[in-house]
Amino acid sequence: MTIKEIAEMANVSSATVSKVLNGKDQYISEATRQRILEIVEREGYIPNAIAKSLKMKSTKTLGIVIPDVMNLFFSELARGIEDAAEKKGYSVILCNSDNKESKEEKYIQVLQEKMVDGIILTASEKSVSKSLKRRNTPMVLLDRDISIDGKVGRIVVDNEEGTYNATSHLIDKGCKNIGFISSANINKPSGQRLKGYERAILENHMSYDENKIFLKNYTIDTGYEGTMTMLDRTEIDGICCGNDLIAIGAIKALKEKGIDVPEKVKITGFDDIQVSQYLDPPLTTVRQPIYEMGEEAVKMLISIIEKKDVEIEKILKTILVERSST
Amino acid sequence: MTIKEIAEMANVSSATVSKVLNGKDQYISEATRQRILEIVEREGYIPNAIAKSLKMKSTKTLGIVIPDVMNLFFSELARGIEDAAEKKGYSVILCNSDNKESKEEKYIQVLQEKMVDGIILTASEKSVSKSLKRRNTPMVLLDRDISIDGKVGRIVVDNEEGTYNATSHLIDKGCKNIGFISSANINKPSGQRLKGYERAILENHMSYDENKIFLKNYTIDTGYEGTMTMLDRTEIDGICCGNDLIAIGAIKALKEKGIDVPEKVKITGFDDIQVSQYLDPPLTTVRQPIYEMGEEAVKMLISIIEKKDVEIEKILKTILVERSST
DNA sequence: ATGAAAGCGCTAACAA
DNA sequence: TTGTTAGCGCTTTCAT
Repeated sequence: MTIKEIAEMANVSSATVSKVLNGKDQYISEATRQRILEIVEREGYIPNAIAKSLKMKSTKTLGIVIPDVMNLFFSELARGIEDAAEKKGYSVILCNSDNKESKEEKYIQVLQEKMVDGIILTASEKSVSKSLKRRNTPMVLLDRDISIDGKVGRIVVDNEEGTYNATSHLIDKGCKNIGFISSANINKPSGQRLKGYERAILENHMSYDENKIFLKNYTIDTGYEGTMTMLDRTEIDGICCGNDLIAIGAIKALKEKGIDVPEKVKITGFDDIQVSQYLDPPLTTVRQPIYEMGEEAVKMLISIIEKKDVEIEKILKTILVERSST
Repeated sequence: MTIKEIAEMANVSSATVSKVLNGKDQYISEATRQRILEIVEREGYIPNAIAKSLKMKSTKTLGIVIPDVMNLFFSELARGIEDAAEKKGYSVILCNSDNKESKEEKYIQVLQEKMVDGIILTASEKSVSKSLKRRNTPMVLLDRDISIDGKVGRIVVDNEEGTYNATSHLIDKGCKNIGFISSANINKPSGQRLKGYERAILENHMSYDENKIFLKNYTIDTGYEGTMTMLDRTEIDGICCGNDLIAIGAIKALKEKGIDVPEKVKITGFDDIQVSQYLDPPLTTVRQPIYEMGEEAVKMLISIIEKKDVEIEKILKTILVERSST
């Protein structure tokens, strides 16, 4: 069923049908308008968006390239993106890259071939700039602290503010000796998390003590090891953890030592992974506004697509989720 | 950059370029072939898949309509689908319906407009048959026990076998008095889970005792309440739970009563939700082959698209994940 | 071994 | 108020 067949049934030209279908019907008589609409309804006509896209040079679809939808962070992101896109009349093509450059590049190329109007992605600088060279597809980069020359949007989260708030919260709750356990990664987010802790300590005139800092991996083991080490070396009544897994390890160590959480030592995490609310005790943690990141990415991307003037970088605030571990 | 421009640069016709780009170059001289390929490479030419789709009447893209990617079950499904689709050269458009018929219908319509080659979906019978009336898009239905007239594929999981295996496992582990706590839903999966338990009990010549069966909701509360009730009424040394949440409630009740799991009472769940491995004790549970469901759905869908003769229903086996609660 | 031309289904400028 | 027509970028048949 095509527009042409509808036109024949209604004894009009396909141009006329196209006009009423697209609301450009100021000059169409009400009679023909009704007649066409009825036939369209009766025949269950479905417009061919591919033909329309070819003509209009716009597919009303966006691509998203993320490492893995099975990762809770990215599934929430995907949902935020899809919801926002749908509201604006866009569909989204999903691509899982597993953080592999080869897959990123391949997917971006496919998306470009499919003429998506824009791409939201978490990818390496190399993949992005490479594909930008081929075709200047509007893009918004998520959760990656790299800057691409040219007009690629960026959405990032204020990691420093996150640990700053968590540490401040521990101080508010009466902690005097606060440790920090996190990853030794040298990348931006990890550095910012340490910085946020430092800033809170310093601003509150507390001692910044090397013995209270343990940096290794974003794992349960690191949390356990770090806590045990600190307990050996110094007095602590609060630990700001670089992520929730570390917090889980810390709680485990504390339990083994018979130290009550939060009575004796208070704990904060970072990320708010799904299990955090089921822990014993439920974990106070810093949550990234993931869903909102998705929404903002879509807003920014569509603005770029529509060539509106937009701020090309957006920094989102974290949210402190208070539960029973503090 | 279009095929026509490439053609001009190479001093050939666009037909020739098209041929070498699509490997239909048996009759193209090696010289021109090379020349064209070089120019394509040098100019970073990206084929326009939209134009190709219009001509070929195939978009090489699939649609998926699921309630919510943020739900772990569906994110794994989505991943399975996307991986399998990618391997076969298809992209996938993601749609979240929140189980609302209105959204399902709207999304299916959009997918049909975008001329997807097929749709994998978890949706109501009404939405499906309605959209099938408009256009006969190949579809595969997931995790829904409804049958549509016509050629809609179905992938389902053998729920009965799941609880049968779980209960048998409890028996193997020496349980003599096994309870069953589940949902009172009258839908297929719930009924099948009860049936699997019954069958295992009966086949092993154990008494089928109403006091050992508690049916209410798929919630932690039901698990707790059911366990407490059973404990009051009868002796039990094993509980087969209809899902993991119920198992969590059961373990909670047992702990409160000072009854050791798995020493005194062994527990099995169903679903293997993410927290299950972190529980104390880690939960033995029945896992649905979710990722595989996605893969199978894609295989079946593509077979339908290619008009191959295929079995239109596939029943997948569950997997018993043994951990420390049994 | 290569090219001309038609046509996929739609929109829009222009004509009537 | 409606229709004619060209063209979006591609593939493919048929001719050369």
